[in-house]
Amino acid sequence: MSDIAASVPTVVRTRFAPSPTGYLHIGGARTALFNYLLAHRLGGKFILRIEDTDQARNIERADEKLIEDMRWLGLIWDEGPGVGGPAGEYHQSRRLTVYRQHAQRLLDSGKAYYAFDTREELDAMRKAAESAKRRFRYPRPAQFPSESDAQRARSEGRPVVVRFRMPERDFVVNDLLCGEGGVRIASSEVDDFVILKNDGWPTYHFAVVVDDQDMLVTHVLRGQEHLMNTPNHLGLQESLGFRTPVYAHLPVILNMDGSKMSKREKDAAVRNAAKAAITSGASSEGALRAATGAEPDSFAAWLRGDVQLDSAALDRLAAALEVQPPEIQIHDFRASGYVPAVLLNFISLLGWSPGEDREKMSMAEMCSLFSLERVGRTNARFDRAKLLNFNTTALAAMDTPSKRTLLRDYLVLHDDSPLAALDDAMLDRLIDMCPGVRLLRDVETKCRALFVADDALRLDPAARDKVLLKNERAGLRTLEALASRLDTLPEWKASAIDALVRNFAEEQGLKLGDAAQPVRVAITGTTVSPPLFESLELLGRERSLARIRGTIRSLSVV
RNA sequence: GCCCCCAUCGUCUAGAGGCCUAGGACACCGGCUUUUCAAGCCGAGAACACGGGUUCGAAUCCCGUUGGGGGCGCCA
Repeated sequence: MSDIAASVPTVVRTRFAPSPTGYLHIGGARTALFNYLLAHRLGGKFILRIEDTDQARNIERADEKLIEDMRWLGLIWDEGPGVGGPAGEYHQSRRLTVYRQHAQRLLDSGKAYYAFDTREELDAMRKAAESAKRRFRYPRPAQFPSESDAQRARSEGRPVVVRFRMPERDFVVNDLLCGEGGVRIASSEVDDFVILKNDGWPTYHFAVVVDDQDMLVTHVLRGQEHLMNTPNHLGLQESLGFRTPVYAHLPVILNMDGSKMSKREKDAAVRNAAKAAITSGASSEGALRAATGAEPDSFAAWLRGDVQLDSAALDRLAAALEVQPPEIQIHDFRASGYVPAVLLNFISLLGWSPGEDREKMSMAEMCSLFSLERVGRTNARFDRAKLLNFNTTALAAMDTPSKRTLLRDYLVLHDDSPLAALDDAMLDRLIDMCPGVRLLRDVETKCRALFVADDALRLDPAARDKVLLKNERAGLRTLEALASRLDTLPEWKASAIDALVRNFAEEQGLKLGDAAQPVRVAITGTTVSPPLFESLELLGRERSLARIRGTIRSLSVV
């Protein structure tokens, strides 16, 4: 046992212990946040530990995306990957010897034993239990196999695992959130679970107990899905002579429809869009497959719903289909243009309330206000509309340089945008032209037409019909009349253009919108843009008139 | 199926037996403002799941029912 494990924690120490399966999930972010807040509130330490003990699922450097999202949110850990700490290694995959030593200790003292069952045998036993309407419990042998039995099994090619001899008694989980005075779980509900897999790696239950001891974790805040596992951990702690940390099992975050929020959903949304595009003839399977870069067979399997696409391929496909799949992982929210502090504020309210009708908080405020007593116990639904409102008000209250920093971050993720190459002064100008935006993405979608080449401008057919061609081309005639006046305007400034268009409208007995919209469509191709006169000024007289004349020409040739 | 957790407006929540004619926020609806989209302003509607107790008094405590969620892996 290491030195650190022998000492007794004197300060609060929390940890977030995800398995690295890609970007950080929204539910995981909330768990991490609560652990972070508790540690900071109580002057303790927040630890990040990577639970990468599943070799089948682990890919090289799988924790990178997770860490990227954590950092982006500002959930900075005091100990863990990249910063180190007293425990040395914070990846479970690098702590194998520690787990094996403890397992051996249990084996030697008869508190754990070898088992040699195959998957098929276990499946058969579970099936039998199910048809007999019994809960399956592993049949503990009267006599535990010896070390040489294990050797023989191995040489015969049988699987060899180590099972924990679970103490035969009821367990009470003293949970701060669930139950009153603890959750009692009967002895009949637990059994001898595996602690060391056939591949020699520890299972989650085992590694988590060893690490929480070694890392001096005092408070475990985790998802409610872990509540029923806790007796396993209590049993292990008892048999290993470890401390038991304080537990608090957090309620779950669900979708608005009450279903579980998972990456599957994003996958399904894109699949539906892909199928619709193929059915309607808007695209072909081959073209979509090319967008993903997938092999024909695996793409077909994905279309059938047999497998999921990796997130990068999914994002590319969504972009090609021009759909916005629901954001599930933190990276998705980042790519949509949410503000990290807002995201944290919003998810903090999912299960926690500071009281006094308080909602909008900075990280520092949350840190000083947080307490477990005010964490709720009911599952929460993830209301994207409310998040969007939070983001909108936060952006409205932010100064231009702060927004620019966020817009830069957005553009780094969207480097194909025509805005990506602009300098700070220009970005600031655009930001100021777009008050009231809901997402950083809105700045980009509103302004991008001003930065594409004049001949690359796409005229939206719906906008063209509605604004220019409707009513016997009234809009187009207005545009023609305005074009010649704009041509002779002495000073190409927003205020001057404003006055010109207003005068024109009044003179013609038109509403301002009737004069402005045709110009907007002509210079941006759509009905949505930053304020028109400023847009014209920014574009400049020549390019503005070139676009207007180009639009007129393209519609006159009919 | 068995076990566990949970239950206030559509959603997130405030509510620790009388301050509750149940408060706030978002959404929704109506109106105003407006060169587009947003944003903004004003206003309205909207909840204690149900049934029994306990108590002078219950959203609040107890029991049951119903509903929702989770667990029952060599996944975490």
